Amino acid sequence: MSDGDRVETLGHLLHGTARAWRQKLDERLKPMGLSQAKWRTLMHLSIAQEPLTQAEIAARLGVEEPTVVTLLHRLEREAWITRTSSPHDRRCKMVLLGRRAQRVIAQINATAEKLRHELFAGIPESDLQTCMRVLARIRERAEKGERRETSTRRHAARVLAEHNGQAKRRHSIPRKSAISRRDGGLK
Amino acid sequence: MSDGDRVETLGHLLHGTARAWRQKLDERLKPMGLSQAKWRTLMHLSIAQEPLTQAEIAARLGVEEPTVVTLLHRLEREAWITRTSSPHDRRCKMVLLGRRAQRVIAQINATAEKLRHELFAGIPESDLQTCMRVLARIRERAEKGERRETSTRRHAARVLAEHNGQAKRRHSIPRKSAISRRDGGLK
DNA sequence: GGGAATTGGTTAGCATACTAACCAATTTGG
DNA sequence: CCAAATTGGTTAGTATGCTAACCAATTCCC
Repeated sequence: MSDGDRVETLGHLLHGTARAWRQKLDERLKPMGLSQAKWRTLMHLSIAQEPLTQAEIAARLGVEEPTVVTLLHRLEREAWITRTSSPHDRRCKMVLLGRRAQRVIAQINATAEKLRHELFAGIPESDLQTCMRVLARIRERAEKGERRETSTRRHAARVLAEHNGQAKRRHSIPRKSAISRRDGGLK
Repeated sequence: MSDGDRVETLGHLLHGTARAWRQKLDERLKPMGLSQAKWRTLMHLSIAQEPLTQAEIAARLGVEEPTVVTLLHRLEREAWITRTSSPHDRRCKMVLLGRRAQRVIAQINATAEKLRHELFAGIPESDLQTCMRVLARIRERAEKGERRETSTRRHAARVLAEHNGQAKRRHSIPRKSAISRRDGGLK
C-alpha cells in the first residue's frame, strides 16, 4: 500500500480545487443570472468577435456538442445569445451575442478576474508558473489517445438502418428548388 | 489589459485538466463497471475499514448529502455496497462494502495509481509538490466563507466547529466520526 | 420534562456533462 | 454525376453535482 492510503492525492486535490473554484465563481455570477459554463461561452463569443458555429464553441469550451446544444438553449431562452442559420451552409447555426450580453460582458469578466486575483494573492508568480506547467503536461497526457474510433460512431448505425426499408429515402429531398425558397425567410 | 484576453488562465487549465483526468480514469474503470465517483466512494469505505454513515461519506468525498443519496442508490443497485440502519441512532444508515467490492478494491486502486504514475512521468517531484501546495492554497481560499447563512443551517455550524480542529463530540455514539478532511495529506 | 434546535436522510427540480443514435446538408471519390 | 462518407446539429437517456424544502430522530437547554 504505497500511497493508496494517502487520501489526498494530487488527483483528488485537483478535483476538489476545480470544484471549489467553480462553486465560488458560480456564487458570484449568480446575481447576474449566470454560471461558469454560461460565462465561459459568452467569453469565447466575445473574444472571437464574430459569430461562431456550435461546433466551434464546443471545441473552444472543450466539451461535446450535445452539451453545447442544451447550454445554448438555456442561453437563448434567457436572451444572452441569438442563433441564426448560416446562408453559406444550411447545416450550420451561427451564434451571436445578444445586446444584453454585450452590455455586461466586461462586468462579468471583471468578476472572474477579481476572483482569480483573490485566489492567487500571496502565491509567488514562479509557483503559479510551475503549477500551470505541471497541469498542462498532465492534461496533455490525459487527453492523448483518448479519441480513438470516433469516426466509427455513425458507421454501424448506418449499416443497421439499411434494414429499415422505409427510412432510407434520402434522395427524395427537393434539392435546388428548395434552396432559394428556404433562405428567403432570414437575412 | 492584464490577463482578461488570455484565454488559457489557470482557472480554465485547472478545469480542463481535472476533466481530462476524470475522463481518462472513467475510461479505464468502465470495463469494471465503475466511474470515478463510485470508485472514490468505495475507496473511502475501504480505507475506513468500518461502516460509515452517509454524512461521513459526503464529508470525505467533499460533496453534498443529496449527491451521496443517489450515488449510494446506484452503488447499492449494482451490489457494490449494502446499507443498514444503525442500532444506536435510528436516523443513521451504515454503509458497508459488499463482497463484490471487497474482491476488486485492490485492482481498482491499482488502476487509479497506475494512471497517476503515467500522468506524472517525467515531472520533477519538487514541481509536483509546488503544484499541490498552490492548489491546496487556492482551494482553501475558494472554500472559505462559501457556506453562509443562506438557509443552509447545518453547514455554517459545521465549518465553524472545524475551525478548532476537534469538532464537538456528542456522547451517545461511541464512534470515531468527524475526521477532518482536507487538513492532512501533503506534508 | 418538554419545546427548540440540530442532525441524518430523503425527495424534487435543476445544471452540466457524457454517449449512442439519428437527420439533414455538404463534400468527396470513383 | 451520384453514392458514400463526413459534418453540423439534435434527441434520448444517463451520471454526477447542486439547492431548497422537508420528515424523523436526537440532542440541547431552560
